[in-house]
Amino acid sequence: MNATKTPSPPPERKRGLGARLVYDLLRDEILDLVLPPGSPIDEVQLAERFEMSRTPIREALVRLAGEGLIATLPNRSTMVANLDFLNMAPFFDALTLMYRVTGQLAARNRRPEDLEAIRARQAEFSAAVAAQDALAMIATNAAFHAAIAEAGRNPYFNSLFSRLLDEGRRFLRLYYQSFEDRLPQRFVDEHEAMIAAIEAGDAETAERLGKAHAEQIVVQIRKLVIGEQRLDIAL
Amino acid sequence: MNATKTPSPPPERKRGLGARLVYDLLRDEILDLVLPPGSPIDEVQLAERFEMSRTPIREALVRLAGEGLIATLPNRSTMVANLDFLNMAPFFDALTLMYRVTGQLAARNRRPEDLEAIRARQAEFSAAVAAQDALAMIATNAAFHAAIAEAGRNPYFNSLFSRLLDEGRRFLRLYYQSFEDRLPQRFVDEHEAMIAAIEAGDAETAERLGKAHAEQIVVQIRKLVIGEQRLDIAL
DNA sequence: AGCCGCAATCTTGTCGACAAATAATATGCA
DNA sequence: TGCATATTATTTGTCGACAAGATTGCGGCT
Repeated sequence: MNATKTPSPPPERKRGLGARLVYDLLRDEILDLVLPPGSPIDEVQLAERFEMSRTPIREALVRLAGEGLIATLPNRSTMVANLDFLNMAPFFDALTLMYRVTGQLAARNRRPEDLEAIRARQAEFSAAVAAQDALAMIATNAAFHAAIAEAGRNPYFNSLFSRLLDEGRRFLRLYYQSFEDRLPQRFVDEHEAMIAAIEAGDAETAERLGKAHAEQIVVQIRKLVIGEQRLDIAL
Repeated sequence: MNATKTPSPPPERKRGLGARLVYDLLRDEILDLVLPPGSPIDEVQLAERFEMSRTPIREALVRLAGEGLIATLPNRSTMVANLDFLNMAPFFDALTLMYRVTGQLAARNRRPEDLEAIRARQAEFSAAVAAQDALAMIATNAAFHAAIAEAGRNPYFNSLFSRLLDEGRRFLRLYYQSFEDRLPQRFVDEHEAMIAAIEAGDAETAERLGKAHAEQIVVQIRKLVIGEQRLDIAL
């Protein structure tokens, strides 16, 4: 007989990749709001879903908590971190500054292979815009700016910028409706201008374009959520 | 009989604090170079030392790895991250910018309780200088600037700045000899000037002082290790 | 003697189970 | 009926053990 379910032949998972697997997947689901802010995270449920023990799941959760993507109350439940709309001004301050800095550094330190990578991301972004795929637009836009940051070669700025871009993905996923029709092409054009400045090594222009690009996003979102005071550093 | 070691009555550790305990301690030991860069980290050894299972130790290590304080090769050994002297220019760029930004934001957003905290840290720093305690000087100096960042109330900048100050603690721990005699009092004075500007709400001065303070540190360390290009954002 | 391959050992990643802490439910009393 | 308390249940933190990879040491071969 043995009409019960088969003993599930070991899925032949490679050793040492379990945590990374669930980390990557959970991260994407959080950033794309498949898991909306406040969603409860159940370890055993994830363990069943990924067909592994709780240990690698917990490792992934610890890493996600370290990046501020999930919040964990000690001895109590853990859930997806919620983005608080009251503190959006600090977010925009940091995002704008990172746009400026990474643009400037990229113009100074870029190498041929960096430009290749940046152009590849821009192509993906452009394709997503053409396809009206909002989710892909958001993800590829973040990847584009991350590529610029990479060209700047400052790991400290890069890690902060990555975190900000992650948060931005969640924000945009909430509000992308307002971008649907008119903004995308403008973004594509601004991206092209940034690439040109970076390729020319024009640090000042790259910084200015980065700032303007950030302002575009900020004013767009601020129409929906109110932030008050803005950082104005050495304007 | 029973001349062997007693069965070690359970050390009555509280639940859920195991990981935090070893995390805090390991972190301090890494930042104070008690564990120098490159030191191998042995899980079982730590498990014996803290008298707990490997599970909470691994959780602490994952968190430390997330902050870049330890490097872990998959399926191979894990060791204390080494600070590379080739990439010190990016570090100084980021540090200088964060000094400026946090100073400016603190001048804008400070509250009475923030000034209390800042002054308390400054007092500790001053005491460490008077006592010629290099290790305490380094730690309290970092705490002073972290307090300023707190007053700025931008969690994104704060997390990056904390990471930079951590790295700085390790650098300074390596080179503090050059600071022994002449620099400390200057730092104390500059700190006082920064406090005054922050209390007065003078954002521009606070930023300028922060930049100057950072430059002091940079030129001092650059006498020892060579970095070349510097970020010059909207001077 | 030097190099290659095999065996033994060590370290890490994963697992299942247990225990503590909290949340949920039921029970007793006013 | 409503509230306080006790009991159950769920969930997290911890543990000891096992197995896969990797490292080291040994032995054999050219």
